[in-house]
Amino acid sequence: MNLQQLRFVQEAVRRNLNLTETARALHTSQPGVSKAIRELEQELGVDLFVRHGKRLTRITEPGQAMLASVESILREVGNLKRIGDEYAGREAGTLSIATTHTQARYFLPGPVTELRRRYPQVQVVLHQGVPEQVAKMLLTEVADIGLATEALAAHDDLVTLPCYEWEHVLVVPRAHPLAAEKRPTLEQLAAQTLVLYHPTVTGRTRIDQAFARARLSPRVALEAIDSDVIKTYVRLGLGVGIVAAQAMQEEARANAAAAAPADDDLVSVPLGHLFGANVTRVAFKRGVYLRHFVLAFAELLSPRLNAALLARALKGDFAAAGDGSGAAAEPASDYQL
Amino acid sequence: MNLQQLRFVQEAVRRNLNLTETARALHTSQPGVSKAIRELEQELGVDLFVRHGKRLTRITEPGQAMLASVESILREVGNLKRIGDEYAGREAGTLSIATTHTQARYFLPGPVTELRRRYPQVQVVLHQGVPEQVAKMLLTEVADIGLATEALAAHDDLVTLPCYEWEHVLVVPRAHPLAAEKRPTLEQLAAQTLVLYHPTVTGRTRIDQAFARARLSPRVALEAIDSDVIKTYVRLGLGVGIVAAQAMQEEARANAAAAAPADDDLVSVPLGHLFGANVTRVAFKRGVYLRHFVLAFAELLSPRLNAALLARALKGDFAAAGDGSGAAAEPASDYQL
DNA sequence: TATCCTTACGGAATTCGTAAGCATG
DNA sequence: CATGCTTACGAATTCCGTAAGGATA
Repeated sequence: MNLQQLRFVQEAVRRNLNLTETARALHTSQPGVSKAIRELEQELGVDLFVRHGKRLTRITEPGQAMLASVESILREVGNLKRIGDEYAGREAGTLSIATTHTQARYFLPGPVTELRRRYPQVQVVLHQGVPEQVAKMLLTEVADIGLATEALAAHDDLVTLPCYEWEHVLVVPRAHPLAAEKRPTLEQLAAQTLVLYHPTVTGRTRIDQAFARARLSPRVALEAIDSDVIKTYVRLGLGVGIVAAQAMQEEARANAAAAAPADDDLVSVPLGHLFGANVTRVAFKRGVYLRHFVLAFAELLSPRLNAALLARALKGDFAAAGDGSGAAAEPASDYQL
Repeated sequence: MNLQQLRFVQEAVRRNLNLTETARALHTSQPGVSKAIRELEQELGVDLFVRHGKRLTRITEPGQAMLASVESILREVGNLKRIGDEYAGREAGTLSIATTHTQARYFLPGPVTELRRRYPQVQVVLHQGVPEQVAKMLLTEVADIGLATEALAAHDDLVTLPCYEWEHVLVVPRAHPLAAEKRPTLEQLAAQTLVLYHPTVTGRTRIDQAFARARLSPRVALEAIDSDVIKTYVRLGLGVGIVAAQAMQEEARANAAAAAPADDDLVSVPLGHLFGANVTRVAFKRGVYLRHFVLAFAELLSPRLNAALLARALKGDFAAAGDGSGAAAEPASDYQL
């Protein structure tokens, strides 16, 4: 048995049992992968995969049982390397962050800048995706740390901690009638044409749920992954937008500073009373060794996060906090234990 | 990096950093071990061991940190093999039991016989030692399952469950004055010359504590590891003995059956009122895959142990039950959760 | 027929043992 | 000077690529 064989098995599972892709992903030859897996199966005395003719169709029961051990082994091998880097005094390193557009665009610039100031040698890589992709990037160890509002808490192999809360806001041109409204109602919104997030991101589910509960079906003109796109189409008059509050901070500052704002400037109206509060969470893969600059970065994300708290969470002190829905979480509950 | 290097590191630590012994233990050449470790250190970028000249003196801080990962990796590699054996349908296998003399001699014959009846292909290996050795055999994966009354609960990496309770009994020849006593006192015992267990085994600590609390210092004629030796010397008139009740079951049966017992036959008198109840525990190494015959054997050990309960305990559902003292445990507390 | 796994084979790299060297206590 | 780690070197093995073969959808 050797580690290479285990890597092949893990990657093959991740690539839906396609050995050709597996070989490509691991920069080696396909026959080599095939042979290695067969030899491993022979040594262990059981087939890991069911073969239909010459094609791998599914994983066997012992294969499934062994996969957990394989994942654990390779995770710890990764940890050995990380610990090596850590103690070798190599301040250099790579901080790989998986996150959604909203976080990358509006929330992370501050923390990332500060991290770069403190650790100039650390290269930061931002991986952007929808929350499910963020989770997957953590689980496959493509990313060291993840940040998203959904999906993270649902995975058992992720450790998540609340980072900050935010609410949705309505985005309209200053001249729009709703701009003056202090507390718009669902009915008022439903009367408009809306420009919303795509259902996979940034609390869109909360919005749908609120309308559904009120038995309203708003017209949706356009769905977008990111807030900038939404704002662009609102400016074009396609409809009124609903975005995360942090996406409007720049406009809020500009409006406050300007003496005579233009009528087509965008303004925002809080909608927390309609859609509730959202909690953005930071996540790590359970059992993965974190270099100190990863922890330092986590601390930069929220005044509520400190080294001791992170250590406890990573040790598993807080029971898996996933409530299934993944969306409605009370941040306080994670700490009080 | 390869698994062989990791095996060398693990074994070197277990052998007090003596690479010559390490090589011998792993059936390979000493220069090979030396080279492999150096290459691993080079690859990881840090030294695992501190060297004084050409001698390894201690483990470095990163070495210590990495050791946890190494242990985890090798444990899971072992699990892969065990899972392979399990699913390969090889009913054959080896059940390695680590235990103390008292368990091996008086308690285990029943369960072992029954296991052999159910799994004729399984070879049973009994490893005997004092409780600390039992714990070590489990931790080094020399044994699959351990059974002892002390020491097991103190180790964090062991999962332990209560198996049965027993009390100490006084052992005297039938003609001895104390043989007729229903509830001997500590004072009566202290007036005798005693033949006891060695301090490392079978609840001897409880006996010492009881005398100490009563400010009595009994004369001890002889200390022995096993009950048979104690009984032998009691027969010779060296003193009165104190052993585990189960060590006297054979004599109890014989005495009940015999019409006219001889005066030098040994009889026992319960001493639970003086030394309390002892709990013999079964233990496994945390995270090690257990073949089904190991679990079946565990179930044979006590009517209180069943598959579901074992599964929960091994999953970590019961918090580490170690109370530090390791001796006084209430079995019920392990279950009610 | 295109995709994809397996087998066959040969050169390159790695592994592992023996022999010799040298530092420590 | 006995123990014990390291270096050196060579043979055996393993690894891993390319090329060819055969099964499936």
